Formats: sequence, structure tokens, C-alpha cells
Amino acid sequence: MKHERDFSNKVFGIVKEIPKGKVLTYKEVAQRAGNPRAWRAVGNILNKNKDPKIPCHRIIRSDEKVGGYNRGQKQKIALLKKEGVILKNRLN
DNA sequence: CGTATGACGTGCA
DNA sequence: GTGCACGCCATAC
Repeated sequence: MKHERDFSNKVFGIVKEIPKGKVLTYKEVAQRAGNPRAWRAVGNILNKNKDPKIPCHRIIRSDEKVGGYNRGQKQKIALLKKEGVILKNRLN
């Protein structure tokens, strides 16, 4: 079989399935991807693979912090805020 | 192939 | 409650 990069591939699929108004933590995504210890890689993959088809802005930290975003943390906060997601970094 | 990085997490002071 | 340091995995160079 080819090197399908199961991890990144799975991560993208999971993130794409995230419904509006719902957010997952990096750790949650990593666990669903099959590697609960790879939350580090999750952020890394999304960072280098900024795909507009992927609502990566719905991925937040376990501390309920907004985390980061390729287009700017501010943009990420705005999107989540519009979806009704509470962020610890920013009060709604 | 080996080293360094990074959108993190948890522990401890 | 806040801040600092270490550990962790996958990817990029």
C-alpha cells in the first residue's frame, strides 16, 4: 500500500466533518485520527496544509483557548464567535 | 537519513 | 491563578 499518511488524512476528514457551532480540541482530533498522542502533529499538519475546504478554525486547545490560525487568530475568533463558540481567550 | 520545528498538553514552582 | 520548562508526535528541510 502507498504511504497514505493516515494521520494527516484522517485528521482532515475529521475536521471536515465538524458541524457548525461545534469545535474539537487538537487532542480530540488526534485521538479520532488514531493517535491520541499526536495532537502536536495535528496542529502542524493543519498549519502546513491550510486548506480552505477544512474548517480548521474549529480546532481549539484543550484549555478552551482559541489557539492559532494561519489567517490570523483574530479571524479564527471571529468565525467561532459567529458560530456561538465560547472562547476563553476572548469574551463574546 | 538526521535535525529542527510547531496552530499543543501537562506538570511543577 | 500565572508562568516556565519538558515531553510528545508527525512533517519539512
